[in-house]
Amino acid sequence: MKSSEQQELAEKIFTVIGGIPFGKVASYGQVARLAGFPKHARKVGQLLKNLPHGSTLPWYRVVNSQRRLSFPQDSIKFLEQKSRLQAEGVVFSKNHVIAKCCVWE
DNA sequence: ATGATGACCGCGG
DNA sequence: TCCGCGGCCATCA
Repeated sequence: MKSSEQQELAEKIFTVIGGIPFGKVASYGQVARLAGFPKHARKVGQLLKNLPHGSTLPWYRVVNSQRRLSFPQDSIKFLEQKSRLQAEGVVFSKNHVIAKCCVWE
């Protein structure tokens, strides 16, 4: 894959993430698909990992395909993402699974 | 060049 | 629900 395509891929992925509605979540794979790069779910995670700390991008609205957060339960990142989502009204069950109705369709 | 590593995914068992 | 496995692909040692 050419670096020019990489650049485009990144831009589209950021655009899609920025388009996730308040109170909704989308999976890494879903974001990749909507961006037009269905096989690049892992790239979505990589981009979010390298996101500058002060970014306004709603990174926390991206979860895995199981509707769970991709962080160990005890970690700071896990707690931050969960609280940010809860602040938007996203519902979690006891086992940390997000309610189906909160998924962006 | 080669092998290991991920904020992943889907399909079983 | 909870694993394990194979597929996927950029990044890095």
